[in-house]
Amino acid sequence: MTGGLRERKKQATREALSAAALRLALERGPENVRVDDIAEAAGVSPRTYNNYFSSREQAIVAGLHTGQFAAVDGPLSEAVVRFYTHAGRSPEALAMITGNAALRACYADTATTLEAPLAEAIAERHPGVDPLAAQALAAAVAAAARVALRQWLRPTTTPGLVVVSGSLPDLVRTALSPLQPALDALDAPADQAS
Amino acid sequence: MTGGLRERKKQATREALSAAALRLALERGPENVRVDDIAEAAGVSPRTYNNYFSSREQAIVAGLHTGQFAAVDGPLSEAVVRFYTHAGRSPEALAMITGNAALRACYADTATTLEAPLAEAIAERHPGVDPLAAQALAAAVAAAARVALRQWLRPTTTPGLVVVSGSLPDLVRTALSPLQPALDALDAPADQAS
DNA sequence: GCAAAAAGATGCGCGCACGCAAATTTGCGT
DNA sequence: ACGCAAATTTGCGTGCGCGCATCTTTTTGC
Repeated sequence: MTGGLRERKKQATREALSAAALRLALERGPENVRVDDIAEAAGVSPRTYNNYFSSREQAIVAGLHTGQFAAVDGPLSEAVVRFYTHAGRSPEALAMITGNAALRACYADTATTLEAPLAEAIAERHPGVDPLAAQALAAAVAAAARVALRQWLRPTTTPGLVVVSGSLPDLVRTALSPLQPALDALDAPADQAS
Repeated sequence: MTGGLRERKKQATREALSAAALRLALERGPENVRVDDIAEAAGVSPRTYNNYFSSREQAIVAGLHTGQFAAVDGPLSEAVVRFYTHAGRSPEALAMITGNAALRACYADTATTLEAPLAEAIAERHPGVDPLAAQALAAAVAAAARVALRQWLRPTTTPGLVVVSGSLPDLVRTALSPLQPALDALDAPADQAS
């Protein structure tokens, strides 16, 4: 089984809250959604809402971040790229996020989701490296991805400048490119000496 | 001149607020300091306090983060290490931060201060690299440093485990070590092809 | 000097996050 | 089927961050 009734019910309310938050935000605009509205739409108390999400933005964004990290094989950098490409996002939701500073920040922060699983993956693949170094490298990759996300979401409000933020995968690849030597060095640990 | 009267006065209140926040936190413990207390101790209105800091933790931590980034010469990684080593921290303040989750998080976040100046430094030294890549690399370095900080501040509440978090410079160096190949590659951009 | 303008400080009000404790629901052994 | 223990929900109260309008102080232009 996937878990007891307890677990499933919990996941259900989480999704209900997230869905309600996203729907309401799309309907009225993010600024016109009160926390109480979300809770009511999901059929729970406002206090319960805060047991699941610690900010309105989190609730809205939660549903869009369906990407799961799976470094089954191949280079890590491509796994990272896949992680973002697979997320399910609707154009309207994307437009909304782009237009709101708080939502942009919150969505960019989802890059942090990488940190833990990536650190674990690195530690597993390369048991020789210092655990702290593995953590740090994972955090570094996540941070780079975060920058790519930020760039991708940047609103094009300055009509004078050329804003050619390409496709997200390309942006992620570009942001990851300077870290490539570091990732490659993992597989060739020959010359690590001082 | 260092600026007009306006500028100096502003800096003065900022420091007054930060100093008051730190002092009160040390006296009563961080949890027993209300924002109003800080404002009163600094001689400004509570609302004004929030014009300078957007959280109690920021105000408390602000005074401890005196490190300035200066990549005048030498390798970037050492400049980063210096950045953290030069910060003025008292043992008592450090103990307080270690013992409080919110303060720990806030202090670890000061690593972000690196991001902007480091990105600029990289862009200046290596005009050839993609601006986004420079940003990403800077963010990556900052993130690694952040991990080192987090490790350094980790409370030793688990008496069973060995917690040998060494000196901060060493931790930063370790965290930065996996990124060293990436930083080295900046100076030798000849063979980038796969 | 002086008046207009710019920048900052302040008061007010709203919505929000969260600790705490009581009430309710669920899991499980008997 | 029953009841107890654990987990979850809920209501309440507190402190907080911040937008907005207003008042005060500093700067600027003449």
